[in-house]
Amino acid sequence: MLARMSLRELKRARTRQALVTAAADLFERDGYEQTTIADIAAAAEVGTRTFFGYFATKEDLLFPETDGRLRAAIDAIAGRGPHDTPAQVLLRALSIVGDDSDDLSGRLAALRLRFIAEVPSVRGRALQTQSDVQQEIARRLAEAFPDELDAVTSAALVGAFVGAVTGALQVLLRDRPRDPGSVQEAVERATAVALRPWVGHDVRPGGAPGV
Amino acid sequence: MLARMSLRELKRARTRQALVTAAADLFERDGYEQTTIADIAAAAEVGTRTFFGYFATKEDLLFPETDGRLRAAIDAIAGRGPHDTPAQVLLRALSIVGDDSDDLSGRLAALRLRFIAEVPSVRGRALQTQSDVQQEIARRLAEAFPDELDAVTSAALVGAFVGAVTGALQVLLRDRPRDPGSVQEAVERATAVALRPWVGHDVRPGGAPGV
DNA sequence: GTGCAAGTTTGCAATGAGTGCCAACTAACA
DNA sequence: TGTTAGTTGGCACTCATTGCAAACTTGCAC
Repeated sequence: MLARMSLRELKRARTRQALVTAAADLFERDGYEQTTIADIAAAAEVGTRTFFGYFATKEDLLFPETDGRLRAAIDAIAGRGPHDTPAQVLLRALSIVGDDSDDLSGRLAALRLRFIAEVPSVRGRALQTQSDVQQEIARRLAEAFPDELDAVTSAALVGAFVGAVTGALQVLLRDRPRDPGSVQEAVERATAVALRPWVGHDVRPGGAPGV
Repeated sequence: MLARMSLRELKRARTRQALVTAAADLFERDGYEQTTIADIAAAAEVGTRTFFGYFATKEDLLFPETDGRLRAAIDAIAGRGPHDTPAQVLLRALSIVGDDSDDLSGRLAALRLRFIAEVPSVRGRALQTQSDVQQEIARRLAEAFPDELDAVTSAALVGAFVGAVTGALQVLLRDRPRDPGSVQEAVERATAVALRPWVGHDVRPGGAPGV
């Protein structure tokens, strides 16, 4: 993965990684707000000014990779069967997201989850990327089902799905961590009820069309 | 409304109002980021330090009153009929929101809408209050229907409703003109589209918008 | 290799939000 | 008239973030 890079790119990737790692260390030890960008840069052995050549803001450290949810949804849309309804496609995308362990680099993911609960600016940022992802999914879904969905309906559909899942998740994760299995199950149960009007009844991938 | 206040409260209310008005003037003239808190305080004829005795952050200027959506939802829950389902109650709450002119103080509301589109920190803040309102509604709804809804399902249900409406609304307002009339119209269209799946069934709300 | 252009690193100086501290001031009330 | 509690606003400070410019490095061509 590090091969095929020019020296420049290689060094750049290393510095970036050093910044992320240093930040994770300090965040874990001292918390988000107590850690200054100057601290992070120093720990990564670069000048403070250099930090901003890699990340525009402090929050960006916690949201590095492209969102896995978006990719899952894109894949689900791309891999749809000829008789799938839009709602079925979304259901499949969401179950994929539930499956994979949230996302890569578990260290950062854990910190992100923690600071979303603790730090307003991080929470705001998370909600913004979620909103962006949602809009992007809606756009692609409408493209994939030009006969069934106009842009507005697609956005409403995706909003309902994502809203239901995140609503349930917020309550489930509010005070305390739990084992992933029971969370997944609880989310599925709750969203099944909440989304019944959109989905029809017992719909599963390959099952009867709803709506 | 200004009566029955002590002199102290009266002055405090006046200063607060002066700050909001000054901010609105400057925001309209120069934009959000170009206006500094020092500017606003000066225009309101108070010291910069005093500003922070009234608003904790600059964004707070744009989100002053308690959210009207929350009140509408609380009213709808309180005024439910003996045979209403949770979905019917939510439906009525959201139609009320659609009805009344978005919310009070149209000046600020317009600025808010503008800066939610333009300024990330404002957008983040808006999403956070929305998320909070949503959770609060879910909590109360679950309380009102202890037999039908557990906390998680309630959160999923509210998330689905609100997510659908805001998803649709975002698309409708995206590039869009932002004159007051078209906003109102967009809200109506969004609720109509977003709530369609629920309206078709056993739900017959008192004041629901037609499709 | 040499050397130039493009990309990178940093220090320095600013700006602006937000906070702690503290002294002056004022409404509330006995 | 005092005492007390709430309000005001100056000062100094921390931090994120940006613009600028000089010193370096790497990529690439000759």
